[in-house]
Amino acid sequence: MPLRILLVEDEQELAGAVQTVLQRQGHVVDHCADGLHGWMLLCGALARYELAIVDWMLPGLSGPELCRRARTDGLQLPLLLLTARAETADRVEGLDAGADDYLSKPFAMEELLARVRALQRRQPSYGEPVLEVGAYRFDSQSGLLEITTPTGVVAIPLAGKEQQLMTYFLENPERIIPGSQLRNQLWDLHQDPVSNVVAAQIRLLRRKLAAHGLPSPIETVPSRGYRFLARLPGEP
Amino acid sequence: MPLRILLVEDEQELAGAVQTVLQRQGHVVDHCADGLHGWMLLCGALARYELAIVDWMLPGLSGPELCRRARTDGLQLPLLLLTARAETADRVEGLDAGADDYLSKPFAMEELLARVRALQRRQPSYGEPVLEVGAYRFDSQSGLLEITTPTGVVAIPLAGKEQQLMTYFLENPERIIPGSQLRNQLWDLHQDPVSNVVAAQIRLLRRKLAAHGLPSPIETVPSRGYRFLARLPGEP
DNA sequence: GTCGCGATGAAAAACAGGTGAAATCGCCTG
DNA sequence: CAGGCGATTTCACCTGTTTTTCATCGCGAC
Repeated sequence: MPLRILLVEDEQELAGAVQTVLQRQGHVVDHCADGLHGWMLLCGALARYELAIVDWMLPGLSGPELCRRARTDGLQLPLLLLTARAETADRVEGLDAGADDYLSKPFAMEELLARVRALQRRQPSYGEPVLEVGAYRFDSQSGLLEITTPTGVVAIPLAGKEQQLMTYFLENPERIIPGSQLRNQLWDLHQDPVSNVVAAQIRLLRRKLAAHGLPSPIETVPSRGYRFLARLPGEP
Repeated sequence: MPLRILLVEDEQELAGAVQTVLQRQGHVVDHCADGLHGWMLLCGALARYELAIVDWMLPGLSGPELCRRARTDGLQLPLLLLTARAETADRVEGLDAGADDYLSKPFAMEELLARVRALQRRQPSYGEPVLEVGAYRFDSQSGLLEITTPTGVVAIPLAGKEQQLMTYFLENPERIIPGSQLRNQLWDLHQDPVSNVVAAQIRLLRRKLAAHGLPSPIETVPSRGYRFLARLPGEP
């Protein structure tokens, strides 16, 4: 449910408000004020953004131009254009450039959220709210993680970040995932580089499972990352 | 009784007056000045509008065109067209487009209200003024909430917003309803995003029930929303 | 041994939501 | 038109939970 979002908007005040509102919804939001910078973030491998919200008028690279380039580069993510002008011609230009929707300023924050939800719903990947791998089954709707053990099924409610983490693991089982990758995808950039948020959060997740008498499915591969093992020890 | 209304009208002065008058009647009214914007609001999942009042001449998308699109999208709500011209030809065009009624400008506010009431009455859902779920029974006519307890029936008069809130809960029992959804449906947009109106109103409702010695049927599901449980504890 | 990375527990900070009191609003009455 | 009243919203504060930070510890590699 929570998205990895890139916001490209040069009006500081608006940008801050939008970022705050989106984050409050649980999304992870990066912000930059420059079109070119935004384009590089989108293309770069730092994080896989799932939605970009782009202002029309930007220094460096205009919103529509950014959309066009993103499409040329083969990026699939939904693009939402913000425009101060309401002229039809402009809208067409924006949609031609590859934007999926636009919102004319000024707008109510609630409406922005509604558009984001709508775009999210439109995504083909959407509509798969239950992840199931091996003994683990996570329902993002209820936030409940169910683990099938030899003695029965245990259901554990997960907090926000725990949910995101578990989702990422369930989407990438058996794979060694570098800690830096988790951090880039699940936390926004521009934060203390020497923080050990990832380790701390991993620990909370492990501990929560342990509190229910379960072995940890998350294995640490020293200096390479973490690996999620979907099979309980002793199971096929 | 109160409706969720969308007003699409580009004349600022008129729009403000209409919005005020409707709100005074207890309706919750959103306003936008652009046809395309209005269409998206109608279709979007932000709020379930129960009536749209649409000007004929609009930037972005004309009134009749908006009606046509709304119908194409399968929207059922009553549509009221405002038109400056009174020619029969136009009226026909409007009704063809899917409008349910029209009103030619200038008009008296009283007439607008009468039309709104008429459209409301014409709705099939109308005429079901009593909601009953579990131990709770709410008569929207009298605004009385009756609760059947083991020791008898308690009747509590509810204020306006309390009625709307209770109605929404009774229409969606046992379901977790996000606070944002309550806010979008029961309050208009364009309000302070960090306001806690919903929490405050929930509290008033809970307190009013508590004042009569009743347990609260409204449960808070942390970070997910609220849930209305129709059964009193100890009842089947 | 000690270096570095990650684990750990406790403490701190941030946050969501609940609460009562007070301010505000619309409306009604004198 | 002022004053009052109930309904509604705002505000400041409080609480419990989640998330982050910090200081320290353990462990394998060199």
